[in-house]
Amino acid sequence: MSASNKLSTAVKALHFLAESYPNPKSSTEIASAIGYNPSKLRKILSFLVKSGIVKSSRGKLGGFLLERPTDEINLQEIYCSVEFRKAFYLDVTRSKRKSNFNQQFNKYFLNLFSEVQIEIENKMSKILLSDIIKKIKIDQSK
Amino acid sequence: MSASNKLSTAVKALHFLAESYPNPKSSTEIASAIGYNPSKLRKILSFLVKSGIVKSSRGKLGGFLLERPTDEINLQEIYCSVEFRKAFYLDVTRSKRKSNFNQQFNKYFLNLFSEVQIEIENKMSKILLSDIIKKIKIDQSK
DNA sequence: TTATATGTTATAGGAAGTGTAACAATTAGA
DNA sequence: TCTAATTGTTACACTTCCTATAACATATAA
Repeated sequence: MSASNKLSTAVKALHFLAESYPNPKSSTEIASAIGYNPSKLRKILSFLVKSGIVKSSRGKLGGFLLERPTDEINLQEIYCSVEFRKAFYLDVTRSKRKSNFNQQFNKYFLNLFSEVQIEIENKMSKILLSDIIKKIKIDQSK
Repeated sequence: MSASNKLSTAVKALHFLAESYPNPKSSTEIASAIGYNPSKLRKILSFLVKSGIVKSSRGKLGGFLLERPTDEINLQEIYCSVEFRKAFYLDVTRSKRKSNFNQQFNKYFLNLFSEVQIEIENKMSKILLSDIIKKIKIDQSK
């Protein structure tokens, strides 16, 4: 991929927001909690806002807040939100020489990859944020 | 990923070798057929040789040849051969600040990703080179 | 011995990712 | 209305990775 610093950062942030619900938290607070740059984090969080996973409010006392319960947020939509590319993608745009055969081949290959992609999406959409948080808690208590 | 110029190039080359079997083909011939740089192609083919997918012979009249029938070569082993990274990987090595929480989180996250990875590998190992070639022929006859 | 092929290394240029800073837009509260 | 604090966005230098190509050592058939 470029899979994915952004994804794991998003999940870390969401985990933090879930723990501190219903208090809104600023990007600075979240960033220092998960060890990340506030500015980059705001960029990631702005994607989550656009996807309706997180709510944001500006100004004094502003911050970020989960928009939905954790069992209504799955890994697949988090991924799609922060990552432009498909999890399993084929970069065919770069090849310089574009023969007929190459074009046909790439077209077919993209179809092939989309089958794999569907498999990944199915798997990821079954993993809920609540599952992840539960698992982290168990791991921490060990 | 970096998924994957290399993978599609490998499959194109294997497709060409299957078509011209049992005549060995040089990297120059293959490269011009699929529109690729001979030197880079040799690098990719050398991986396929190491994996026992392709045979090579040096010197005059040398070249590359399929080592196995096309229905005994699957997409998964082609991928593993030419691509160092897993298809679905999490790059956790880059994070600078390594708190205890981050380390634990990353460890758990890697497990989560490996579940998805297994799914991908299952799917890919069921796709045979012979299937791909068959599909390309059908597409071309349209 | 020679021509030709693989296998490997090097390198320059470009593309993409990282970390940080800066600033406009917005908003609660004094 | 003014101020402080916050999101949202842009910019930039730095690094890392990828691409395309060239060059050369190694191997081999004739």
